[in-house]
Amino acid sequence: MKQLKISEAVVRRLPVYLQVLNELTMREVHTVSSQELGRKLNLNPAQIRKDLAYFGEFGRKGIGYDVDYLIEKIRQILNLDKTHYAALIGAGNLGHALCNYNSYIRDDVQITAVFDANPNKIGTTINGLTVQPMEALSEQIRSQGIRIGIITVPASEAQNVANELVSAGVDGILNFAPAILKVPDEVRIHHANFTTELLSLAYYIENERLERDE
Amino acid sequence: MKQLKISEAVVRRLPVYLQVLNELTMREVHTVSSQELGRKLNLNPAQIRKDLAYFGEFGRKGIGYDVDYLIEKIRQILNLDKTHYAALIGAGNLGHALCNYNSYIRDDVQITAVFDANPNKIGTTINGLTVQPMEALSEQIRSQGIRIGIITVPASEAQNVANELVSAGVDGILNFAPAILKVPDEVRIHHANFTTELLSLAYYIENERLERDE
DNA sequence: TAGATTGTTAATCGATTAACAATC
DNA sequence: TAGATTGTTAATCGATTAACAATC
Repeated sequence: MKQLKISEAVVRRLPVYLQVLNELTMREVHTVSSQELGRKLNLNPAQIRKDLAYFGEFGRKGIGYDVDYLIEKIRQILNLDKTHYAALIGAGNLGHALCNYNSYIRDDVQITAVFDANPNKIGTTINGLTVQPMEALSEQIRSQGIRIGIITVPASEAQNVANELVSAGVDGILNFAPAILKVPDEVRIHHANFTTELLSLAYYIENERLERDE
Repeated sequence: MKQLKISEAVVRRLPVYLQVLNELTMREVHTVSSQELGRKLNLNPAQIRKDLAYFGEFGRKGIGYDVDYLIEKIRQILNLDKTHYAALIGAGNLGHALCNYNSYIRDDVQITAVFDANPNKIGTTINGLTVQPMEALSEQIRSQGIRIGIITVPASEAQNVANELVSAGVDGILNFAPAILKVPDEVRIHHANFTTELLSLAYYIENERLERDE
């Protein structure tokens, strides 16, 4: 498998490919062309071929891609053929939603520990996991080999939680709080901030209407 | 205010600027330079200046930007100086989380109606809003002038819900379900799919470790 | 063989960054 | 005046798309 420097844009599209490919398997579709994928994803077929070709030759000329084989390959590229363990901090509604979703759907990323600062929540159960106090964070992360932290606390707490996760030694953080967090270079941080999506939607709703009215 | 065609990348950064600027006001910081903003956001100062300059001259040479004035201007650009009404479909944990967050924090985008297909949920209250049956969707959207739909149902239902929203006449959809939805060109759809972020995180965690070990 | 579709190179397009005159 | 910082043009960089030989 080739390993040049892969652009972020490519890496972010791979999970989306995976999503569509999984749908295809469920519908017992076994072969797909870049054109077909492009239609489903609103992407240029050449882009899809190029994205995949960074990692190897996965298709067959004249035929297309074998869906199951491609799923396997993309999962390998994303390192999803091993399980990643994650800790979730913040047992609110969003935390609940993620735990539920996670336990039913994903086996490649598993939330195995939940923490909260609120004494009333400690000891309660979410999806089979007992909510633990923040004091237990560091020890649990180390002993369970957890490498991902998921932050679902209010914005005001988020940086503190990130700091604790970093010193406990996680390699990646997925932050849902509406705040830009500072972490050392060697820790990867992704922001899943729906406010951004919601507010940019407001821009387009008005402005596209204007364009049409012209 | 100039109105060329603005790139998506720029529009997506504006809400992030807003976030940081709001933080600054709360800390009673009244002036900020592009350099300072760039440090906070991990962005090139030139890019920030260029982004803002698309819409007008908001800064003062030698001084920087007035925080409150810039907030006001960005809010105008994003059309946040009027309230946008939104309907949320899917009263699960994620729906709860969004309603709560929304009612406390945002007044520019207001969720004013909640729907669910599950009869057990209908009539229950989320944050002061009574959960309504799907049959009421179209009428409510029209009578309340709702233009945004927020989808928090399972992936299998998401396309159907999107179709109903479109025929009820919304202009924009924010989709949280892990599925690519098809909507007509004149409807704007944004995907807030954290699975993408989580899985691409798995890629970087392993691959950056490899890079460091080399 | 004819039709389809990949992998890949070259061309295009767009976005980011550097540089600097203008000016507070 | 000297220092700082904007707005903007030009240069660079990177990502997308078109085109096509290879081949199933």
